[in-house]
Amino acid sequence: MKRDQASKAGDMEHQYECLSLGMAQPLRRKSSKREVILIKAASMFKDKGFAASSMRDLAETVGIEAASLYNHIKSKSEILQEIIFHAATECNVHLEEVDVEEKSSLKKIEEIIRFHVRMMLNRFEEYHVMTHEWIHLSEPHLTNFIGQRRSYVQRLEAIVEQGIKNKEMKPVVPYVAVLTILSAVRGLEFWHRSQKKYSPQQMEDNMVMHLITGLQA
Amino acid sequence: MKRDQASKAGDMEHQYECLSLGMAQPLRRKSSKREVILIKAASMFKDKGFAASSMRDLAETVGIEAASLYNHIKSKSEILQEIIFHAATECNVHLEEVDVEEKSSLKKIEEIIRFHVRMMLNRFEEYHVMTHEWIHLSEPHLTNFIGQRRSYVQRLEAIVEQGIKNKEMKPVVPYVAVLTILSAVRGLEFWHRSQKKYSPQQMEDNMVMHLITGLQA
DNA sequence: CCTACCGATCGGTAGG
DNA sequence: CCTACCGATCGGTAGG
Repeated sequence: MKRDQASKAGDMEHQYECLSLGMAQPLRRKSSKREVILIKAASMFKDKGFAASSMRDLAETVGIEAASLYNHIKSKSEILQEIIFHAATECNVHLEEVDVEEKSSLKKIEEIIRFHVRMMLNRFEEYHVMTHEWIHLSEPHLTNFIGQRRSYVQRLEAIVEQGIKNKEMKPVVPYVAVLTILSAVRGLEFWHRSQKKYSPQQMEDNMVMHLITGLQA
Repeated sequence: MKRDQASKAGDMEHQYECLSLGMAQPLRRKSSKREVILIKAASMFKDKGFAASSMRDLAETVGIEAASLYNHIKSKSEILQEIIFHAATECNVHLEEVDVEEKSSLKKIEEIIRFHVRMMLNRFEEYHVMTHEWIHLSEPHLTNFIGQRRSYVQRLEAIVEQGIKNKEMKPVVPYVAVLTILSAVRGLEFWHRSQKKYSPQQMEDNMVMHLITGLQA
């Protein structure tokens, strides 16, 4: 089962890497073992951290021997890269969409908050790995990730700045507002670990309200 | 050059470490090697995570052999416990103080936010280890920590609930508000890693404003 | 996809 | 506080 055609960058490859959710994932032709490995790895990295997760444990949850993992992935490090940059790309794609919309800055920020809350609620494993385990990325990738993150933050800052200029938002330091928003969302990990007394919708709406009205002029 | 007198815990020992290390550490009576180990460990655990930090690396930054660490600490695990429960205790002590004050709920929450922001700014290493590495606590301690954290959150929820009852705060779900606040503060880790364009005071005031006005009735 | 196995490194102990 | 060293486990490879 060769996967070399992945280098043919021309195709659509709509299916190209949909490790997306650890959910049901119904119709899937070539939902390769590779995807299963990535999904199980994301879950394991979230639970125990990257460094404390062993390839042997991962192999066991996948149902093969450790050595066999290397037929699907190049290294432990590559698994981390795949998970993190997959999630990061989704964030960037979403921001691209929001950025070109004809909406108020406040509305844009609200949509971005809702996006992150939903990532945290529905794609917990990958998102958690991205936000907590990026430090274990190996070197060209670490620098790359930090750069992507910084530029993402700067683009959000620009939206906030615009909002201030338009008098939609109070005159905060945009950098602080963006950090506050992006980090607040991470608190939902405790909702995940709890008995879930509140619905995802309640969590989302309350968090959005708290963060948005704190910003409103 | 024998250093056995380190066990004579009575003396002043102002000179105790100044020659070999460039470290300043001024007035400190019995600032035992143990403390040095804990401080260096906190910094290392923050940088690389608990699991990826080796006792050999830690020993090197302390300036002794790995085996010698065990004259001061029982195990790697014990180091983590010390760091985390030390920070956790400070949070609990602070909450105790705030809780008995005769202030509005909103003011209490503000003080709690300021406390956490300052912990994040001034005691970054320990606080970061507590918030990010608690998952690596070994077993009676892990359950203990989770229990302490839950009860801490519940006490903050009670303050918010009181604030809603008093019409100081808008009717949010207290649980969500508390998660939002406690997590937002963690975003300051990126300020630490940045070039610090903004002062600690700016960070604190802006974050407090964002989170408090988002809560205000 | 497996068996067999490598060198490196881990946390920790013995004994002085 | 050190030297010497233990058993366990790690990520990964060879070869089929």
